[in-house]
Amino acid sequence: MKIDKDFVAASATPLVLAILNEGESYGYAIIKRVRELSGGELQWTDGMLYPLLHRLERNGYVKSTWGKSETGRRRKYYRLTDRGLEQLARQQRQWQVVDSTLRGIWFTGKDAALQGI
Amino acid sequence: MKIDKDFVAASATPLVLAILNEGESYGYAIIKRVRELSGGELQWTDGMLYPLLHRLERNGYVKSTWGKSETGRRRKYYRLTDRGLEQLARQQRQWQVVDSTLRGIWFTGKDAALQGI
DNA sequence: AATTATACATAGCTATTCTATGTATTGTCA
DNA sequence: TGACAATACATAGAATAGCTATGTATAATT
Repeated sequence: MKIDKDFVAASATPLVLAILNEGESYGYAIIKRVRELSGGELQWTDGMLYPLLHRLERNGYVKSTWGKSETGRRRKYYRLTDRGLEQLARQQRQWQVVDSTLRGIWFTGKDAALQGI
Repeated sequence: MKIDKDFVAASATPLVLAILNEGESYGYAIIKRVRELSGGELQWTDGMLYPLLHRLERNGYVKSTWGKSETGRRRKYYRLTDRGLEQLARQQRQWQVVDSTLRGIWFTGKDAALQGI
């Protein structure tokens, strides 16, 4: 299923912050984790994630350090800051508001659009 | 609570389509309905809704006709098309995917960010 | 008479994303 | 050993599109 640009955009930051809340990680692994979490529905490109990570770091939500993989490949590890954790909580509350609003009307129409969710 | 731009953008179209699935409506009333549905959290401006309605009509999701209020004021009534109903169902499925993905990780971190949702 | 609420419209500024492209190393398979 | 796939990160800037700001008009209310 193709997921609309707007949905991808809205979920990108909360997803990355939540993934880093599990423990530090790095770009390539985050992409695979998103694919996994979404059951293959969300397939991010690296060219979209790296700028997002840079943005998050600029905003102080994450902090990066260079490291190495077991095999010696260079990696940039990201971890959540306190500010990042706060932002995650804020976004969860906001998502909740929007989700409730949508659910409040999706199943009340005289002819509900979607059956059997 | 301030709702992030991205969340507002992602929910705008599905919300309007769902509102029109309840029956035909018009700009001003849609804004009030959104405020109501969200418990006052989502406060759309008219300058943001009208262009959205025009876009939806351009895409064939809604159809408009000029009418009049009881008091004689001119109004543009919008109703959902078949294509619009399909789009609503599509967006509901997509939202479901994204929402499940987020919920799948939000409450699994070694230190869950948000308590007591 | 003045203000607020109702009702719709759009030019074009502004912000922002992500596509496209580039670099480099390691693993694998034929 | 050569080629390809996978791993790993970076960024310029094109493209676009959403929304702010602004304008118009009438009815209701104070």
